[in-house]
Amino acid sequence: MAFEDPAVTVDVIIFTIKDGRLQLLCVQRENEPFKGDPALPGGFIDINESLETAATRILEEKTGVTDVYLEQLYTFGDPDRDPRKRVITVSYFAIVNHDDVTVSGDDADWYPVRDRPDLAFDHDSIVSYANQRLQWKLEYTTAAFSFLPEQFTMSDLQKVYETVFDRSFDKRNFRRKIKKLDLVEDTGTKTENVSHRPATLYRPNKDVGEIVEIL
Amino acid sequence: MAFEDPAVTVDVIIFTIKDGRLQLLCVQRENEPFKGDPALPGGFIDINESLETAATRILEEKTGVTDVYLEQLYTFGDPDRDPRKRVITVSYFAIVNHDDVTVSGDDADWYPVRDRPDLAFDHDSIVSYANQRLQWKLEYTTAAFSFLPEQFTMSDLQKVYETVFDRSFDKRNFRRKIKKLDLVEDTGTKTENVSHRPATLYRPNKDVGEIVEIL
DNA sequence: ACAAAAGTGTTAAACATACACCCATGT
DNA sequence: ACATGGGTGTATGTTTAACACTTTTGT
Repeated sequence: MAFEDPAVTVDVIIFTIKDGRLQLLCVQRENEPFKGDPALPGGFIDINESLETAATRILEEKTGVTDVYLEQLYTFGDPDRDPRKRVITVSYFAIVNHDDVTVSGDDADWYPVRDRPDLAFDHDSIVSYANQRLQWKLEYTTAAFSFLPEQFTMSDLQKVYETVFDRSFDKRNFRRKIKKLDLVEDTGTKTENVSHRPATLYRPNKDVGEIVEIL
Repeated sequence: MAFEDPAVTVDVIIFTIKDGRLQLLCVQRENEPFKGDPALPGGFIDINESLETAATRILEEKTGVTDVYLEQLYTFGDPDRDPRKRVITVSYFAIVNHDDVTVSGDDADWYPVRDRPDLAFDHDSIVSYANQRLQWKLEYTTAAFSFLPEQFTMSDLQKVYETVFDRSFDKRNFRRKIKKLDLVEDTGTKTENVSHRPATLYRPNKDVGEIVEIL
């Protein structure tokens, strides 16, 4: 029995919707193993920072944003998940609005979640797990707003659901549900300069709790 | 920035129903800090074992059982959660049938979840979190069977829900729901030597998936 | 005969689903 | 005038929630 300490890292799955697709942020690995492959952004935790602080730090380093949806996902710790040494990784997942983000140059880029290339280490299975959790979150909480700017149309919101679940929803039933649950409030403004009927802009209703069964 | 490795432990929240109450297994701390206080069973991970293997090992050490419901709960890593040094703990929660367990002597004992004494370290908040997750699991999966023996009556099953949620359910509606979802099958046997009408014994229906919306 | 838990149906309200047309704007 | 997406209502089936009495056994 060797009770030697393993290394501990934090990896962050950063989801956004870009070009109408669910995408995630990866960095290109600079060294072996998996040199050149895309990998989840991550890093070792500082001995004095909390796990969530580490996740926030990594998120900010790659995207410049801090005040976004972020939650712990799962801790992966198979002895051989890193071929070099024992590394336990505490994963977090984040949802960002693509317009708020400036991807910091160092080989970070967006990859579509469905149809992504192979990722380094066990990051593929981490992403699969994160994607399941993301779907669950949209079903049962108001997390969908995190993909959107402060004001959005009903169609914008519906598109978030359609993108994440990769299926369509009935417009009338969708709107009825959102209004019934009182998830949004009318901002009193409408979209402008659109070559069709202007749409009402909504904002999230702050009085609604985090947990609400939506679908 | 010090990238020194923290210690990593696994703690296990072991739930059972005993004397009609939801209880959890704690061990008494033998050393400072928190000497004498009840604490979650746990231990350092061996450098070669997976996190789940470590959790299974700890579970077996304390209860003698291995083949039970066990899932990762959350990873707690605040820098000051252990006053001595940086310790990150990956928590797991387990559900056991009290009759299958022999609590191994070394100061391990059952404590009621509602109405428990103060626990060592941040274990109180870990237990609160585990209790929320337990309720969620019973609502949305078939985890309730894990509290019960292989055969049980509808009333036994209903009592599990009533104990965990600390409220009562309507007997007719409860039975209709369970039967509708096809969660159980009739074993063809009935309770014996009960001083009232014998009850049908059921077993879990193996064809039912893990995820089912129950309540 | 009594005590104790098992077992069973109906009704009303809420919710989910499927479905098609008119509206307001820019070009 | 046309193209584009915005916006709305109804009917049907399903699910939930509330509610009380009879049955079977042991003592």
